[in-house]
Amino acid sequence: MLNLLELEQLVAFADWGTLSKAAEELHISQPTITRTMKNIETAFGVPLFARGKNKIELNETGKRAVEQARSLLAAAENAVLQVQSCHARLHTILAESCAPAPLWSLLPLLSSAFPEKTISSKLCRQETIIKDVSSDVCEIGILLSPAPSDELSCIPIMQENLSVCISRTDEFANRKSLTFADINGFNCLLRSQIGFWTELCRQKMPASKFLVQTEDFAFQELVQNSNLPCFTTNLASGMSSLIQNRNVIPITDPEANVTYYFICKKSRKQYIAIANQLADPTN
Amino acid sequence: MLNLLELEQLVAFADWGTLSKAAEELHISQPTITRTMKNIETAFGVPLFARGKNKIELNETGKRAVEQARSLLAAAENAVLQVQSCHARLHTILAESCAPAPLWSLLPLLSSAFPEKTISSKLCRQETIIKDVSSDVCEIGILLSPAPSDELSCIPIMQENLSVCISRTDEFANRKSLTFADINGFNCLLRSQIGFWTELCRQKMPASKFLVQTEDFAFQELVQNSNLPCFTTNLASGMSSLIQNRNVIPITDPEANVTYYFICKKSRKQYIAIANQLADPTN
DNA sequence: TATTATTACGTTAGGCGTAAAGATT
DNA sequence: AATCTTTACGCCTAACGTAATAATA
Repeated sequence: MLNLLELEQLVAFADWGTLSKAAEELHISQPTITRTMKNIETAFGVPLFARGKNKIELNETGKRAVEQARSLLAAAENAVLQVQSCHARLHTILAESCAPAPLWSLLPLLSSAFPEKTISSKLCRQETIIKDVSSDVCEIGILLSPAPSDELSCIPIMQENLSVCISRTDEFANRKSLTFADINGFNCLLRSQIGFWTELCRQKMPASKFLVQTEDFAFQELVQNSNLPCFTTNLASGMSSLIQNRNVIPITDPEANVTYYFICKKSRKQYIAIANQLADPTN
Repeated sequence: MLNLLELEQLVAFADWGTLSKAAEELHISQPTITRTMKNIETAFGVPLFARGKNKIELNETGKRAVEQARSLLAAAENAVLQVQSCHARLHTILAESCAPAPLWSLLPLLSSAFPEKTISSKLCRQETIIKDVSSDVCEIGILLSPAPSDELSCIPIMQENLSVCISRTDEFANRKSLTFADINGFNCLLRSQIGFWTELCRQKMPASKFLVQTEDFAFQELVQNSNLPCFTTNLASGMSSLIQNRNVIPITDPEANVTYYFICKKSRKQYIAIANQLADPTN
């Protein structure tokens, strides 16, 4: 019977041209590879080599055998990956969200409810999330609007309200509320990895430029050492210490005050329980 | 790395349900198969089994692994067949003919010209022959009319003229020639394996019935012990002793007097030389 | 008690590398 | 002389089977 380890040597011979070179590359001795070629020949049952006294090369059939060997090795490698990804899928819960805030409470809940599983999450566009939950690419999705499918459960879990943090010296500092239109044109600090908020700000404030900070440290430094407006929400924690010289002013646009919807396949009762905990944290 | 022999054991376990049964079927000991399952698990790098104290079964991932193993084993088997058929193709010359007579002289010529190769032949319909020569399924074809392709060489090699062998007591016994129409309605003896002739007779003599003999012995017995007409041609040998009480009368229909055309890929010069020998046997 | 998986252990076959030979450039 | 394949040979691993263990139905 064919042996993948031996086929690897055959392919190496085809790639390197001589048995010696192939043996060297594979860190095995020349006699070993000689023997292996014979084994392969008997495994295939037909001659694969044209042998001279001190040279050996592939004949036509041999070249065909090398092709087959290559595809067989590729198939084997792929098989391992398939099985490994199958295992991973069975032992991880993947949640895709359109914004980070819902994940802050969702992920700890999942971790304690399913301690044997790996919890992983990803920020995605809403269409992607619906597609992935429907096709079992991920188990849980967080959207901004109810899911339009009847094979999915959909539960409103929390609201997030955007505010702008404006320097006390600013002209708008004492307003009770603002709109995107009011602050359109102001250049603002922004974190990266905030999901749909990035896109929303760019849409609603087309005249503004955004200084997107990937590093958390850089963002914090800029908040403390500049007068550039930044944003916070009712769900954000750890901002209060940063904004002692700023006023927090709610943004009243409806798009800035969102409800998050938890979606998952209706069959996944375990996750629906989690969603209900999120919706009513007193439970 | 994966090992096909081990995967075979995995599949056997999946098929037979228990390690003991699988071991028995494979004629190996239980400890061996236990070890093999562990090897496979480490080769895939993920758990494949749910183990109880004295039971073991495939988990979800394991079932997936079995699927992969099956297709890998099938691929390996197929690879061997591919290579073997490649070898066969390189060491046999296949000639497809619409009638047996041209093969009687062609095959011996091929055998002596290519003693290292296996010569094999087949009777086929003309369309099949053209397709097969064009697609390298066979090397040589024998047709009744020139090949309509310009990548093929086409050489007229011989003619065959059909005659009917009629009992001396028959009403037509003294005719110098006959047509299919004349003998239409007579029930005739026919050999099998005579290529296009069978179909031609049925077309031209729709009112006749044909007693097709697969066995050579049966055909000869019937020729000698019946008055049923049979056929011969200028290329047939070994008929003369059989038909001492019959007259041989040529059939004049154009379809009964055919020219055979030798075809092969233009690139196959070796075979063209053979065709020329057939066309002019004095060479 | 019969069946099944696993562990322990001793034996052996086979696979590998070293060394040497044969052949070619 | 250098390079390459093949053969010969000895070592040693690792694979197998037997026997024993543990657990279950």
